[in-house]
Amino acid sequence: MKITLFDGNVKEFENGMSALEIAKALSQKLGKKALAAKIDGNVVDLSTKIEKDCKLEILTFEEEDGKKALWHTASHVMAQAVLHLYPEAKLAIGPAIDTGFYYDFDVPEPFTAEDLTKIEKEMKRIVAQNIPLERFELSRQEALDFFKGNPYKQELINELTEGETISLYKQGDFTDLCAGPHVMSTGKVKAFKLLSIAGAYWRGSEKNKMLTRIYGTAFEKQEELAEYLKKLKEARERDHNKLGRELKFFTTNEAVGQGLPLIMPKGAKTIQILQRFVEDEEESRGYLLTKTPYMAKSDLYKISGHWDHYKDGMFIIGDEEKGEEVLALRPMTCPFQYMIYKAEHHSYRDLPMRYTETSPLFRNESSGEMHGLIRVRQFTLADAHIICTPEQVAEEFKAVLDLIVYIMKSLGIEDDITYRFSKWSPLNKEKYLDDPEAWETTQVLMKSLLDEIGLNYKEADDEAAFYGPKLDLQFKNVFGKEDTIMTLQIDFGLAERFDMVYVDSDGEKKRPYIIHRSSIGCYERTLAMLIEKYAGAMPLWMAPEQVRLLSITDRSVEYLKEWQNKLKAAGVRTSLDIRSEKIGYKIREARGERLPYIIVAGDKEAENGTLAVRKRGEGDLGEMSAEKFMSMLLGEIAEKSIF
RNA sequence: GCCAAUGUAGCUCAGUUGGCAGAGCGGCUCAUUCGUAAUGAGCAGGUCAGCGGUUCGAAUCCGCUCAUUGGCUCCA
Repeated sequence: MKITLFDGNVKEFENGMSALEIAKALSQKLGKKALAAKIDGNVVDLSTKIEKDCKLEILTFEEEDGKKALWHTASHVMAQAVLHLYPEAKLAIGPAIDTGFYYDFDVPEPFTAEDLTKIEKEMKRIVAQNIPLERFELSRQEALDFFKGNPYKQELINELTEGETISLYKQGDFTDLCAGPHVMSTGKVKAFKLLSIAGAYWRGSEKNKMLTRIYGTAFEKQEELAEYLKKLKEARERDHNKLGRELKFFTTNEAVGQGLPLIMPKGAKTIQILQRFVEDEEESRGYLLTKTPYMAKSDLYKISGHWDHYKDGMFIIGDEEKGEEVLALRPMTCPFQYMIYKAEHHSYRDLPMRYTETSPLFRNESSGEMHGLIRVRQFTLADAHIICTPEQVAEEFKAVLDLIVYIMKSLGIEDDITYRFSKWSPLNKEKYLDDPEAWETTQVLMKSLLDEIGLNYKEADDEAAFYGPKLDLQFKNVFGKEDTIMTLQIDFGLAERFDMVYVDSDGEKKRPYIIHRSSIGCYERTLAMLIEKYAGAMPLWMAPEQVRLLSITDRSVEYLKEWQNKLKAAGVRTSLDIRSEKIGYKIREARGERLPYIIVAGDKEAENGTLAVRKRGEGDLGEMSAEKFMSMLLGEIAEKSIF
């Protein structure tokens, strides 16, 4: 038979050879490294016998699917170890994920940290035994009998469509329902680590029972595992929730409440700088600034539909049943800006109207959702709504994306963002406006725009807003969790609900299109992202403190004050520490705060008119004339402020 | 909301079988005027997250609540 290899070469092999045998025939090394194989695009076990001409790719740990085969086997090894130690545990599911694997167990008592150590020990034993994995198939009835007493596996089997093969994998005394593929034997799982225990609902629905999930990861070599764990630890050192507090960007207070961070002077300064930048940029791009109330009567949200779709997420004041006026803090800005649009008549000549607002919003998140500055109950969104004619929507959409890309580049985060095209789901009736035709046309429009721009995006079902599809810009935090940082939405529903119109050139009243968008996202979340991205070392232009001046003797304080005033007059953000002692400690403290510049002066500098300059990332630049330092600094600030 | 873990001074942490709440760093005062973390002396700083219970006696044991953290669900 003829086998086409992944590099395009075609080789002749004996009929009936397994993928592993072919890998070994290709090279000894490949045979050793092989974990799984891909035959005509389908990932299979290495033991798969090949009977006819095909395309064959041998998968190693370097390929995503190779990794997943190893991780999937690791999850089986973990399940086997759990059953050895806790025979009463019921197995649910245990897949490979992006960074490793997990398995969900139904156990009477959730596992503890000590249990993880025990399970790891048992896993090591299973790995050392190098037990081969065997695949076999059963009929539906046989499979149901086999998993008698396990409601989870029974449910999975019952959901398989008639005629679908039901495969199982056996390793020693452990057998699991599994589509595969797997590596050849447990010995391949050489370096692994169980990372955490978590609760997780069966099949991801809060209506179901909560199971106990164990997360883990595995590598081919101990060194790779050690390297991964080290990186994980380093990433967590950048955690905005830790670093942001240490660097005094924000704090929280029990008496204030959950999800209500207190932004401290440094955090507030950075946000102010970003806000001024964004508002100026938007103004130059034709946006009109609005300021609208932080609350409204429930009537407004009833028109918009938020009352039906979002009531649980709102802070509501007043009880309707007691005959009181019912107000709610706003969870979004849209209905307010729509009322501004409606306060005047609009001709097609007026459009597009681009209303923008730096908008505090309030959402009553449930207690388990709050997280640092990323998920909070009050946040400030750089929000805007663009009301335009159908003919203008494509151009406006592109203009918004241009603004967003410009802002991302200014923040230096364009390579850290992924694009998600968030679509509706016809199955989730409660969540979306019921107008399948409008959903289809709007999604087709948005997709065609994205393709025209040539954006590299991922499609996601059931992630849309209730009134239309979204382009979400996603950022991964230090724990690998993805959050939306900015969003761009086309709304087909609300113009009609608010009866928004414009008079077209033919004298007819027509419905405008509405684009919802945020340009820099919400400032709290964006600040969190920037802290993690830069490990607290904010770029010079947005650093809340750009230069710290340190005096060595009381005699040099006046000299430093003089230069501080010159820097201040030039718009540089500085502070002066006049404690003329512990100079080493003060420098270390300033370095710990990741300040861009640290300036030291004593009697010598005061006499010579110089400053000792230390620059972040470059270390000690030595002594230089004060004038030279100042022009260098101003030059650097100017350069980075022009985007 | 659900499953878990955690909570002692501004920070990092100690506190034994329940028996006087501690250290280092930081802060303040005085002395020192010092060159890339650690000068000396002194002082202040705590409702041991909160409330209740058990006990002669609770930071410690039990219960509830609040907050923080990791997940799940939800979401910008």
